[in-house]
Amino acid sequence: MQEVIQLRKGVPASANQASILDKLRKLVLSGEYPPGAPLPELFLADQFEVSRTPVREALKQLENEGLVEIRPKVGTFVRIPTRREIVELFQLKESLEGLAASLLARRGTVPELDILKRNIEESERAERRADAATYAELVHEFHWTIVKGSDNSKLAEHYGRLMNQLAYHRIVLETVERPARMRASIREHQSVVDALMEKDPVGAELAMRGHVSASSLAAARGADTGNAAGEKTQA
Amino acid sequence: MQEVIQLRKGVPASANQASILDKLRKLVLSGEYPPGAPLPELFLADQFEVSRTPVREALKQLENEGLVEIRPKVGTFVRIPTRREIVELFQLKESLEGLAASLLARRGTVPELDILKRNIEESERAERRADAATYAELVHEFHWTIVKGSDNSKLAEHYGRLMNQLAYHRIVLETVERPARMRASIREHQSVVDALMEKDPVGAELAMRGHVSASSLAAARGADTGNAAGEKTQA
DNA sequence: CGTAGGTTTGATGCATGCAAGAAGTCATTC
DNA sequence: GAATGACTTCTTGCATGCATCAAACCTACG
Repeated sequence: MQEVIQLRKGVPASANQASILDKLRKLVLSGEYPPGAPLPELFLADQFEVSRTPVREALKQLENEGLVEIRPKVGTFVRIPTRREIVELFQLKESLEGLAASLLARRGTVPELDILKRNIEESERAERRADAATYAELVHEFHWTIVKGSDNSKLAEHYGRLMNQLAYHRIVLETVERPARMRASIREHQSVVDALMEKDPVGAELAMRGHVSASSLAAARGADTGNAAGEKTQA
Repeated sequence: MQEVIQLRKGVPASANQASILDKLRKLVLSGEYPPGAPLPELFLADQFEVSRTPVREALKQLENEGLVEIRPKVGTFVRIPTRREIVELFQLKESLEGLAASLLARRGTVPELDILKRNIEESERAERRADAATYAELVHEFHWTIVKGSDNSKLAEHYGRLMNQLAYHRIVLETVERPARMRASIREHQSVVDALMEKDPVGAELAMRGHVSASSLAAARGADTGNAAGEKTQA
């Protein structure tokens, strides 16, 4: 992963600008460039073997996504998220996922149901063998399946933006999710699926919101003990 | 309105790039450039008396906001929204405003309550003298007061993006809001405020969602009879 | 008359040069 | 020694030129 492909000079190393944006986003989200780190255009341009222009456009986009901060005439820096923002984002997450579950329930019998059921089964297996990595991946898929299944592209769009901003804290969150929350979390997933099977929009929304809320609280507790990701990386 | 200010050559007509973005956004939202209209960089650069670069960056941002569509190597066009998107956006609106009302109620006694009460009084006066323009403005303020009052900047951010996309349809929506909805809408606003006064998050959320939902349905009915804004402006 | 192919046009994508501004540095002065 | 001031440096902001590509057009041929 992250393999740098070297092409002969003269040929643009990246297929297009979208590619640069993706790479940059990954580098930020993965923590390669930690919060507070400077992102000089010229440096990045050299890295990607392009000129400043496409890098500049990518940075603008990342600023728009809330991942970096552009201080005019000074420079671009990886954004340092505050605790407050995390809380705000979780509140939004709860609302959006609740809506997604509700919409999915209203759609009635859908193929997503089988996917979700299988997801729970796999999650249980991952939990039994204490496979935290797989488990985290499954949780991720579970939530995205519901959001995508809501059949509301605008919702998915906003949700994606939100999750990108929360991704900063993945390290904190996933570790927190592990110990005691796993079993409870699976039960909550199950109750969401139950409501979906009954085609009960209100029940599905409530179950989903309860689940997200519980996860958020656990994450918040974790963020209080373990320091939030990259607090104060710059002077 | 829309007066083009001519400045002497050499002095940038716009203070900075943010200014260009705002102007462009206004031009698109106001319908100056209708859905489907092309937005060539060079043309706009001449309009604003700047080079293509800042225009280009503004267009990128507008694409990100969902207002324009950039077709690579072809051109930029004002986005043509679909009916489906409108429905999706209203679903999101309901959810976000419900969350906002809930959060505001949780804050307890807040100065926003007085603002909302005054807003309802003014709305009633506007309704009595059939002042649709003022009424529409008041409705707008009412909803934004609640969103801002929720004290969740991320929520406000997402809500703003959403409302920008819905603003295309302001013509349709506001005209629809007028006839029979006005009185009902005011009653619904009142019930939201009632729940807020009782510091009842659940009640406030339900009242808000009911209100948004009712408005949306009315708007959807209107959009079915009156054609959606700017359907098929291009070939 | 319709279609296929080449050409022209017009727009964007990117590279690069230059100017302007912000922050830190260093020397000077009180 | 501390504060003030100019200066140096690093960065972005914008303008512009060239290459590239998509689409329309026009021509030639079946």
